[in-house]
Amino acid sequence: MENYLEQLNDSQREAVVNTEGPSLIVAGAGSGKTRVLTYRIAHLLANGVAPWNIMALTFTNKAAREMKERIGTIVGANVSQRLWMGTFHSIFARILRMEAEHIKFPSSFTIYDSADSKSLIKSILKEMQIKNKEYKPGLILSRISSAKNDLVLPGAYSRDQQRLMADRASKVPLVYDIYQRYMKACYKAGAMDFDDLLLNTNLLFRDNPAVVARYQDQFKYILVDEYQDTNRSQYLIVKKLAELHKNVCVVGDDAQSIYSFRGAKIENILNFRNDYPGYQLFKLEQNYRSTQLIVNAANSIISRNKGQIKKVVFSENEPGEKIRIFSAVSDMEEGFIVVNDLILRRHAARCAFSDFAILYRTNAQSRIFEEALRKNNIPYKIYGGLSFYQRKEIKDLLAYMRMAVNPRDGEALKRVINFPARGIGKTTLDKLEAAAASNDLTVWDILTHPNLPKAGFNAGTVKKLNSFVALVNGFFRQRESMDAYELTTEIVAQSGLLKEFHQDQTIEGQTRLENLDELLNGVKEFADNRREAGEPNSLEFFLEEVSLLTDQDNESEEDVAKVTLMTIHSAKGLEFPYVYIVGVEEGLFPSQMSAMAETELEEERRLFYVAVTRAEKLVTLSYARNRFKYGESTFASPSRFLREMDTEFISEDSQQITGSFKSSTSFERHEPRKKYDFSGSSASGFNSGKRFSKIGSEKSPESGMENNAGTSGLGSVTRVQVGVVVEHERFGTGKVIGLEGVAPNVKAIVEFQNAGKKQLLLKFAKLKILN
DNA sequence: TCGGGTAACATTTTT
DNA sequence: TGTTACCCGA
Repeated sequence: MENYLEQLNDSQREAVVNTEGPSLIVAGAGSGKTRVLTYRIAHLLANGVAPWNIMALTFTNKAAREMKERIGTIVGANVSQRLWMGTFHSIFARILRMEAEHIKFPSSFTIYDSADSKSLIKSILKEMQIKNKEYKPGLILSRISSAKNDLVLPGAYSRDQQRLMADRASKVPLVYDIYQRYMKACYKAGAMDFDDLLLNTNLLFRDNPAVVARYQDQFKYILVDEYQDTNRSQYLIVKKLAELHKNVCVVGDDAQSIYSFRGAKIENILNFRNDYPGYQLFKLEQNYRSTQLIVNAANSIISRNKGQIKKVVFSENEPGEKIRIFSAVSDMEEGFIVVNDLILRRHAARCAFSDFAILYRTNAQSRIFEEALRKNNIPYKIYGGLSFYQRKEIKDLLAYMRMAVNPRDGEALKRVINFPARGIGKTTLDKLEAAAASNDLTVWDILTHPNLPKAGFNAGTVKKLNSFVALVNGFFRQRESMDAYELTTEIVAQSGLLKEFHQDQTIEGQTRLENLDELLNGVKEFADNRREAGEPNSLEFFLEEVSLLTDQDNESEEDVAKVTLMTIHSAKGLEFPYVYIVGVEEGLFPSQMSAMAETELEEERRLFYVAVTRAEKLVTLSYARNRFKYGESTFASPSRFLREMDTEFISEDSQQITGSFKSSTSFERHEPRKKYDFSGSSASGFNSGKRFSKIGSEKSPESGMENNAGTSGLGSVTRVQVGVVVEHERFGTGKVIGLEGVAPNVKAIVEFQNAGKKQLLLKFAKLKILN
């Protein structure tokens, strides 16, 4: 075993070797937190603790996987594999499946993702005949989620004056009722949503002392990463499990708590000392990631927040370059300025595209930078947006797979009962749902009920329904005898999904087919790996794994040499030599929604802190004075965060700009343009400021031509571009000679050879690319 | 039952 | 502007 203790500084080592009793490790940004956590676990294992006596909870699968790998290299993979290490959700889903009988769920319960949850809420609204548009499924789900995370069950909710009042204030007084029905529907469907995994764990532990005693005994050491982002439900689980041995070690940074809108309670880390008196405190204050300047600037930013755990983060790296602030006239110009600077910097520093990240507050901002990068032929990757698992074809197949494991899964049923089309229309489904609701059953119960023919369906419909039932039952019967891949292959063929997408010769159809293939490959890989490892590899185990995965977990190999575009939220935990933080404007960052409340403003400030501390070498901030928002150009002023930063950290060129809005109150909108012109600046790497404003102010004549099929919902996989040869089922082969229209309705102008050079405006969906 | 047109809408989102 | 949800006509 390598001598890991030598790779640590004094405070890190202290945090690694003092394993007994409650510990709080406050880990500043870039202070080697993951290293400490992994070595602490390795240290426990080295000292004879069995891997199954250690529970290590993370927030992402990726974090868990990486940590497990690193531990594996120290103590051996056979040992690290037996650790209870994973996300809260996956670990407790596993426990819930083992203990399912105690909470009266099938152990093969389905996990609903938020789309399923919203869809279920929609049907409940329909059933309750609520037509009021104040009742938005997303809003209601977030209320329910917040209640669950606070362990407030429907009964308690209906007596909780605060919640009721808040609901009344938002004109959704019936949430308590919807919540009740939602819970019941999930229960009947044998399904849990993400919050249920934690809630039901709490209930399991609350109601089954013998069960909880077993786990308390088993988990002699509990470690929690990102503790500042735990919610109440998670906090209580940890507290309960640690009750016996009290060897709980939490790691976190209050300055990086950025998920309170999802129920995270920063108090959990702030109050740790009260929960576990006699705890040991370890502070990791040396930042190994960033330059001194970045660390100092970040400190000055966060120092404005109140009620923090005291710590002094410092860096002994090179002093580093000052932070630059770019000002642009428009959002489009911002894109060009940033991308041009990126190009210059890459050449000057002789580094890779992957050394750069462009971080923004909202996903909507990505577009501008995508376009600028594309125009310059710079490879980039975007995180967020439509994930693989949210694509229609993937959800369809997954729905069939879910039906094969748990046919009571109502949301899966709704998706597939008439896809591919088998003549079971809306009317029929409505009737089924009504029958289910009035008999307190699931739709599947109705379908399989012997009295189905009497329920008011004509013979033809009954026949169709029966053949659907037979189809699903066929899958269901094979769920245990076949492995996941065999059954999925069966499903794809028998359900007609393959045929459906195969027939679709359009570009979109082909993309879908490719995606299906990709999922199938994933299933195959899963089944093979599991078989080799001697672990169960039937479909339900695949679903268990996949339902808690996000696309962040499937980074592809091709993504290594690309500029990264992502929201600041998803950048947490990552690092890049050069970071651009864009759209640093009032109303955008800090967000409009949080500008009011001080606590929310503090969270935005923490977000800014997180953004700045992602950088190793250089931080560049930018803002635009005019930005397209919801279709119209709006004025924006530089963010207060720019003003809050001490000028000593800001590069001289930028200071003129910040200086002018510091002193002047009329910095709002009517300033002459040349003030923001970067001509003449040198340290920032600019020598052609004029060019930038020109590009930005020009209405790019070919901008309409840049549209591609990707913008219409399939991701940017396939592109219809000028010059591409296409085929239309009626008009034959032709060539794209132009593009017309704006985003949702971009059409290709196609010239058809065999139709006398006839030119037609056609939707992408009607075209097939030939090559 | 489908697809086209249009009205309504719009943070962040580890699971 | 971009997306989605839903309504209506074929």
